[in-house]
Amino acid sequence: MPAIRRSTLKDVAERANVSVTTVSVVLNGRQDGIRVPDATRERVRRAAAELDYRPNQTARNLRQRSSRTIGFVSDEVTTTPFAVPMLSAAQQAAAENGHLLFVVNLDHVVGADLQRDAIDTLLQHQVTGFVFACMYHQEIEPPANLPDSTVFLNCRARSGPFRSIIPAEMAAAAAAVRVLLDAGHRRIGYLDDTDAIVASKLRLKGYLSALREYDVTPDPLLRVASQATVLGGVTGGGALLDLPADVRPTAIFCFNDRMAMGLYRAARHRGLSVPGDLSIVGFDDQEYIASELDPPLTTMRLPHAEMGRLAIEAALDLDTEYVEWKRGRTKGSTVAMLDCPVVERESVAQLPS
Amino acid sequence: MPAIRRSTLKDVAERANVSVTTVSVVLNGRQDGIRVPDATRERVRRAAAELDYRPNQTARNLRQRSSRTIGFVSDEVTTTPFAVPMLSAAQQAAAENGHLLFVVNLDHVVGADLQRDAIDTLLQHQVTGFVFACMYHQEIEPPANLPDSTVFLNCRARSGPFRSIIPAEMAAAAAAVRVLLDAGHRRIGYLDDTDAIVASKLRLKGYLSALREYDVTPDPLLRVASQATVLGGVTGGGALLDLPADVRPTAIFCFNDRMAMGLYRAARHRGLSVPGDLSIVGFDDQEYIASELDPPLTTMRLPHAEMGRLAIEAALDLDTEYVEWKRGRTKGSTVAMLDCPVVERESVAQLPS
DNA sequence: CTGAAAGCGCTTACAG
DNA sequence: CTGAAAGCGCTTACAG
Repeated sequence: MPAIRRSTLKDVAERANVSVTTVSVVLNGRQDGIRVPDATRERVRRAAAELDYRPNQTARNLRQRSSRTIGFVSDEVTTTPFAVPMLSAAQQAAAENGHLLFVVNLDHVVGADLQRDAIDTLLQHQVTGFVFACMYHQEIEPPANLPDSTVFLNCRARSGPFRSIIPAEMAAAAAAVRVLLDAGHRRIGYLDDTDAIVASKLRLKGYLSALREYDVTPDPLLRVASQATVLGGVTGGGALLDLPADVRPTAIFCFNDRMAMGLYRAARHRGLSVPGDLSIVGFDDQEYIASELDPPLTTMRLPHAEMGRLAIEAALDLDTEYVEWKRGRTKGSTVAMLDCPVVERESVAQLPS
Repeated sequence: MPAIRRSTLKDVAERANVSVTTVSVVLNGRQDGIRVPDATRERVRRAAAELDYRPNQTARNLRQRSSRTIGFVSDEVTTTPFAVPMLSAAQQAAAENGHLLFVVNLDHVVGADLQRDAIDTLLQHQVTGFVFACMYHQEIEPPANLPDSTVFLNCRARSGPFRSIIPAEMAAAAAAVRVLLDAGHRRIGYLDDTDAIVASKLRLKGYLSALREYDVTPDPLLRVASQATVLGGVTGGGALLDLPADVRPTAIFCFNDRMAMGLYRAARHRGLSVPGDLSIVGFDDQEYIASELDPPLTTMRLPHAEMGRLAIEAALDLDTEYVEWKRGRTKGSTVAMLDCPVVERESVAQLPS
């Protein structure tokens, strides 16, 4: 930008006939002692307004050695719509606390050294903190030059003393299955994801624990894994529905909403109605899917916005005691697990007893 | 961050036994005259490496009066998944050109003065340029303090000499309808959006122009508008399908993929198969929807990533002559319209002649 | 109550 | 070939 010369503190000082010290003190509203009389204050204010003065943050940052800036580094953004609420809440929280967000996607950055460079750039820009966000819940190898104060968002670092914020997957899955149990279902299937990712392991655990809680013996027949896509839902769901009538599940918990979408399709092909013949609970509350299915899908909402906000607050060392921070697996690390609320819609029916 | 004292140029200079001038020249690789002999260069490099020296960008920015930073201001992000490719491509383009992106969402910011403040903050941080992004194609009243060099992304400013980058909606709609015409269809319906937004007006125009191009007289009966949602697609699509057999469309172009999703459902309820009994073309190529429908939906892809990249290149005043910039409606303004490619899938069938 | 001065960490004429 | 010095625009002890 051709940078039309903007007025500086000095300009204001000259116009108001005071020193730059005074201008700085007045404009920053410092109150150490009563100091500056109202008349002077007023004069300075007027001069600043007349000159349309705006402080130069760069100069201020250099002097104060802090930049009111946070690096939001994210990975695998491109493939998921979950990025939006996470980033948007993070940005809002930053703004509320007078900070700006540098957003860097590592999607196209291949190789550990390039990753380092990207983080280095942020470091050189004197960011006051880092949030490292993943777009789906996973464990990652933290880039070596990330400071210890970095907050991991929707992921955990395999090593280091970092703070992490993740969804309470296991509890959420248990809650999802409990919705089905409470509706009287006992033959409850689990449409699992074949990928051995954190979420699938944890959700399976939650499924099993809820069953045990209700004294239902998990039936391995009722557990089918396939790809976590609509097509995977069609095939995996189909397998579950093609079980002999006496063992076939009356309800199915799906690893995610996309698989649930496929399961709807599989049910329809077999003339089964949802929720009349089959109750379904999904996971993700995915925009444009869960609520738009016919009937609308009961599912678990991932707390992306809440996690995004908390990450910033943590990075800014604000008070985050409103959530519980547990000790993590690696030395010095700590973890906050956020609840996933049930979103009740119309895909679950009471089982006639 | 407790900012462990990082080493500075001066530290490196002392260790290498040269002046800071020399260190600066060597580390920045300036080549004005051969200057500095290799031995000195080497000494400086080593000292820098040993001290793990990183230049302080803030100091550099202050001195050079430029920040290698761009403000990416966006509105209405929260409700759309289209934000992701736009932002991610913009960030990548910025990185390739040595710039960082400040991302600010205006979603939660109400009132023109708060918007001004948000932009002011960016201005104070000495951003070298602005991109103002909207998440769906619209015309907006530009915030008053945005510099003239601002690039509008996926929207146009109602006034001012700005550059805008938008999708070529009309051409895209015409291309969509041509897919149907080329498959032999003549009774082609348009499932329109009731909202009077830019996209719906332009897509309607494109629909009409393609029909005329093939000497098909547009039939007002075949044009139904409803909400641009799945439900809107069910009802609006249903109305179209309930037309008497001799006038009922054999193909329908939908304002967006969500409506197309509803139309699939309406067709199914009436025992109509897609594309056997009804060909459908959507718009948006919306992730997790278009490709997951049964059968997968033929649709138009919005060039979000391409637009995001171009916006940054324009904001950086790089060469963007690879696209055509037309004169805009307001004085000094200019517009680039990017093509939307057809994504051919399986929802269109040849009409038996 | 107010100002002169130092200094944040760089870059860049300029002089030698 | 190399360095001393000025200066980017602020803030902040410190002195008066």
